[in-house]
Amino acid sequence: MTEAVPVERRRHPAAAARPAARPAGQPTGAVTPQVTLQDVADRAGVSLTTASRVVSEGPRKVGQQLIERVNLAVAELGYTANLQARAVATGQSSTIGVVVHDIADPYFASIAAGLIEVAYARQLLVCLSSTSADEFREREYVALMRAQRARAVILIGSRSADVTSRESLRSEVDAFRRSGGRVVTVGQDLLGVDTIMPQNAAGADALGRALVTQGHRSFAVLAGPRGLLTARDRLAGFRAGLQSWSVRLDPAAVIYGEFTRDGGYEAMSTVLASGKPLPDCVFAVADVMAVGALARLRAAGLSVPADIAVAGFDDIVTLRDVYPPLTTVRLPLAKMGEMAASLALGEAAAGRHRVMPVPGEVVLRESTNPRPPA
Amino acid sequence: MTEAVPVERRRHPAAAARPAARPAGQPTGAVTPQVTLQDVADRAGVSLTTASRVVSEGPRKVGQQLIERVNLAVAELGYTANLQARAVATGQSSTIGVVVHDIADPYFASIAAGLIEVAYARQLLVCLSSTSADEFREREYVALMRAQRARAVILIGSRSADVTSRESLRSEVDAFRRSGGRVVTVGQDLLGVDTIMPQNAAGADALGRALVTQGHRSFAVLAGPRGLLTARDRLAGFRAGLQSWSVRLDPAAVIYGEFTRDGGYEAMSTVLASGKPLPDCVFAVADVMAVGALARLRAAGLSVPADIAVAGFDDIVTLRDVYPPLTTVRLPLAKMGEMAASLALGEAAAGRHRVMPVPGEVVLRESTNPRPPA
DNA sequence: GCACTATTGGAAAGCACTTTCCCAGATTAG
DNA sequence: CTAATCTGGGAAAGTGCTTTCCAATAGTGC
Repeated sequence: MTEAVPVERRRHPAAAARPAARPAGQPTGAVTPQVTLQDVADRAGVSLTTASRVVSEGPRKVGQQLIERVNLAVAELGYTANLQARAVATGQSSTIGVVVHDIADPYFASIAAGLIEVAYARQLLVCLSSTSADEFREREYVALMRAQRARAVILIGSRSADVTSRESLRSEVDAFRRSGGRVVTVGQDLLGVDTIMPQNAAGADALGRALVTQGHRSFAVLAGPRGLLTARDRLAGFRAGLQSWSVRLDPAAVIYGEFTRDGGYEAMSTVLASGKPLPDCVFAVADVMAVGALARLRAAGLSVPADIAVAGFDDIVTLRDVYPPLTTVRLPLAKMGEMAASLALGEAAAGRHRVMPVPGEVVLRESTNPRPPA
Repeated sequence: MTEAVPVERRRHPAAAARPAARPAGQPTGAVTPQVTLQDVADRAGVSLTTASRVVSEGPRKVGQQLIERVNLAVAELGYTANLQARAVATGQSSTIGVVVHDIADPYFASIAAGLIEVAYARQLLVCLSSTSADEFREREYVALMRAQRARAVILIGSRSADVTSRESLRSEVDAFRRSGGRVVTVGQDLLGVDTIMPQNAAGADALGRALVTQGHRSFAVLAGPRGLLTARDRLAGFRAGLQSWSVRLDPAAVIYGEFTRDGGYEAMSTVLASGKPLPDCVFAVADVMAVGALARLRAAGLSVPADIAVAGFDDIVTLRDVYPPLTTVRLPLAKMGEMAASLALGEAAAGRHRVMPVPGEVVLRESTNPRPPA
């Protein structure tokens, strides 16, 4: 039997990796090598174990005197625990992933803001990605969060009607969940996970009824992309709302386009160019599109609401001051973000996944003033 | 001498930690324990070393046959490398931290969007925090990023004039840099790090000159909070711009307030209530404030630009369609985000830190139509 | 056929932590 | 005064990965 002879070894390469990343000419002084818990323990004259117990504030008690010595060493050395190493050791990370379509869009930014607030209160790290509504890119990000062993992933935004990409995303979502992570969606309940579901159809339905009540009889809809389910639901709900007052929506008056300001502008152009008589009212399925439509109407020299009424959806805060003020359906965006975070971080549901409907509230403003009877 | 007798031990607690986090009634099937690289190696019938070489795609060659066996095992087990463990082993993490004042504010959201795009292209994880412009909270977050061993931190938004909180933030920033991380600010060059510096003063100066050229002679400024340096710079630049045409800005016509829509509304109210004759033109130091001012003027029954002109700053995209269209100073926000990311991820500067000025461009629109000579 | 180099696989040490298990000393009970 | 219980400190094993070093095989020139 041979005794293992301990060999004096060179230091492991990783030890030098970070310092090497920063060249010499550092303004605020040279790069000091990372200070580790071992350094703290050495300085305080205690064991690694004791040092760990002090800094990680576990249940195990440590003598008052040693606590002070360790804390002093921590302060003197400027030690900060390496969270990654801690995560590896404990198997518990404290990051959550958030996926939005476009963070520059106020709709998503507002939801994200609500979410970040909750995460901050719980001392969690939020990793954000902006995917341009590309479900393959969303899938990629969920995979990345699985690799990070994130606690939860929150997918914000409409699913698309494309089943292939959705199934691909879904399989990755399932893998993430099987590995112990939580997943929440904000939008449609199509991935089999806890969902915050804005009542798009019901909201648009109520809006449609309200507009008919105001005296509007002929409508056009700026409908967003064909494949986007949120847009689809809002269109369907609106059509149903009109129908309940026996007002029919002419299929030719439904114009598809981008879910953006420019998309609204273009779609409005199409309506104007159709040669048909102008409708009483135009419903844009998102406020940002409605704003584009307003711009187009203004360019055409038409007055809102005198010549034509315009309504939107979402009640985006930064858009509350466009003129004329937009009739719309208000969604509590920041609140939705908070709800999503709570779902993701609270107790997992026992049986099937939960779906929390979020009602929208019709807000009538000047852009659709009541129409005097003809 | 005693021989170490290997004892058959219970499994380490961390191994069971994640699965325990998820209770039984999981819809899509039970939680499988995390599959590790060792599992892959076992399944493929190779050593851990070889498995690692295959999945981490290092320089070391592995035989074609073994590569295939490992890849097969990876696929069969649904293995994903634990990035945290990898980060610990290599001493290289791939996260960058981004700090903004308020992600729901389109100014910050646009910068963040540019930044996220660059990070995505480089396969980096963006961790975002929204701090309500609280420098102590910013400090907290930088500390957190140091604990995460993030590669870089990007601080977006105006510094405040409060030296205490700034020094506190600065000391944490220095600690982060000493530990090998990069720091970039977007705003003022006050932390001694690489900075993207929007030319607030110069932009406001140019705007002031342009407005005088248009025939405006008396002004009020809705100036934002006293302590916010961005607001301060814009005010000072504007004053200088007027001065260059020998137009004096009455100190009483400078109204401080929140850097928000409501702040603009309130400040405009103050101007109206002052009892003094209405100025020719009001300069709000941010577009969001200008929008609030427009709302207040409309409520007062005043017409813009006929009764009074209004100008803003930033040229926020979502606000380009307010009516009347706002005269403003355009900042390339998304571009600034990209620049910040490039600075943070590119080569560190050799000597002193770099400052990249970003000029603003005056955009004259209807809200300040030229004033006919009296 | 043999020394001499490329290859390529694997054992083991390393990263920065946490946690278990053990043991010495102090405290309490009988 | 001894046995039983508590306390708190530390050695060592554990987390999941990378990388070094060594050894075994295969390939080349003479």
